Amino acid sequence: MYKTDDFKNNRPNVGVTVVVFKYEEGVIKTKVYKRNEQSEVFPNFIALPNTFYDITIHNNLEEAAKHALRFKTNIDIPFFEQLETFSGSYIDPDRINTVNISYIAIINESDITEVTIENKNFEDNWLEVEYLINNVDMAFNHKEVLISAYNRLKSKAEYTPIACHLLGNFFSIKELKELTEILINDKLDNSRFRDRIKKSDMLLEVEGAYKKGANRPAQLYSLNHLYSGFFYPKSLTKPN
Amino acid sequence: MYKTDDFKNNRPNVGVTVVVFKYEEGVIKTKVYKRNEQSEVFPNFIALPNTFYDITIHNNLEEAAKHALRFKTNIDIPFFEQLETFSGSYIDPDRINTVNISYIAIINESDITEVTIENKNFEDNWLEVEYLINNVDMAFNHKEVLISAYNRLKSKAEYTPIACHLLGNFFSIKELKELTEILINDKLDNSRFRDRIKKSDMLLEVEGAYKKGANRPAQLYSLNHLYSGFFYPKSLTKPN
DNA sequence: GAAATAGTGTCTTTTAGACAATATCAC
DNA sequence: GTGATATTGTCTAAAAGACACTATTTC
Repeated sequence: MYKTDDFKNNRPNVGVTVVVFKYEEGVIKTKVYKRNEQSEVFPNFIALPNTFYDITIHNNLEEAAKHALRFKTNIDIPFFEQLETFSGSYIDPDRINTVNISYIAIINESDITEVTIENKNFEDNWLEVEYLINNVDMAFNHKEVLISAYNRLKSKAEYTPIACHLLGNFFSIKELKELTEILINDKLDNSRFRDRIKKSDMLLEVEGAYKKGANRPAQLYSLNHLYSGFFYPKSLTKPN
Repeated sequence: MYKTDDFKNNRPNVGVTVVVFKYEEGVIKTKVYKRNEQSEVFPNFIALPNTFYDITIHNNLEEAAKHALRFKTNIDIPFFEQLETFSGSYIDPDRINTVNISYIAIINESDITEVTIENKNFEDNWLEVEYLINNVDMAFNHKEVLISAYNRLKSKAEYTPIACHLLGNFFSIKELKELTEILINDKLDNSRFRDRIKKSDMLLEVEGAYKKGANRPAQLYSLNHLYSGFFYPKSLTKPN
């Protein structure tokens, strides 16, 4: 029966990386930090929240991923799922063959209460995703992970209610339509969009709640958490 | 700069598991083997093709996954993609916290030429997936991996041409329809099914090739490998 | 009332769905 | 011709798409 120190020269490093999205000021942002000047690899580089998977600390990868987020406990993360697993020597070229398991998470603004539980001097920041992808060098394979996560977000916006998670608990159909248009990079027809939403059970009308402005107030809705189907229900088989 | 033997007590075992599907005699089968009687864990259990990820042997996980298949080199695997990564002590309860990266592959019958390059005495077999899921205890978390892979196969059959890979290089629309019906567990309308296929560029007519029988011969088609879209092209945005 | 945005209605085109009709082979 | 299965056509209902129209608020 082998133990932890058998095969010690054969095991890769295992790490987790998390891409957390939020929606603010009309753009999609993600949380990054600047690596310490004294880091032995990628000093001063921008990096996604990450951690070494340490079996003396973590019971499983999800736990490690949430640990990497360093959010206060009990914070609500309305969307959290595994993304992709990367591997090879290219991830950490100066050290060791690495396996990187990535996660995608969504959080809405009001819920964010961060606590840095270690390494207090690093700078946490929420930066625009498009800006990071186009203009910033990132540590390890984090650019690759970010692109993969952003693509998944955009593609899920086509056929699931994922965008709702970026909008918080209550939102108008107009807000959902605008955000969806950003994600799918296309214009949507008002009437059609509303029809589809009404015919699915995706959203629940919040009785008496309105978003007010210098115009007719907009009915607010919340995501029906019982709704597990697609936003666009048609595929090969019949709807529902 | 740390080396392989630093953190030796902190790293999990990393392994890969592959679910390979083929279609034969009207049912979906997957390749399994029976573990050796002398194995220190799960002796005599049925297992999916798997291997320990050893950084002194493998450059990356895909390489390890293909190694686990033990197929002769240069064999054509028309579909191969990463599935899901599992982790925790439950995978290998008597040993060490384990990270398991799973893959899903499809192969068509004529291409299968196996060579057992090690452990010559184990029994390789192709068994029916439904039978394995419902009636067989499997080693490690392999039942969970198999179910996940089978669900992905069935769900991809709804909106991608994945089923074509199970049918070989040439097949009739009838054959594709029948297999798809098995995978989605629903009947399809003949006329509609043909319309959709014709309107997408999913299949290419193979000039002059027919499947003959005691009836009107069926035109044979092959998968258009340039076609990367969905089988059912509609979603939120316009077709194409 | 004017401005602004929310929400609905109407008409045309496209796709879905059910099922009937025709085509082409072996025998 | 008969049997069998491949392939196409027809008709109705539903959904998509484009865009005009009405509604409700603030000022």
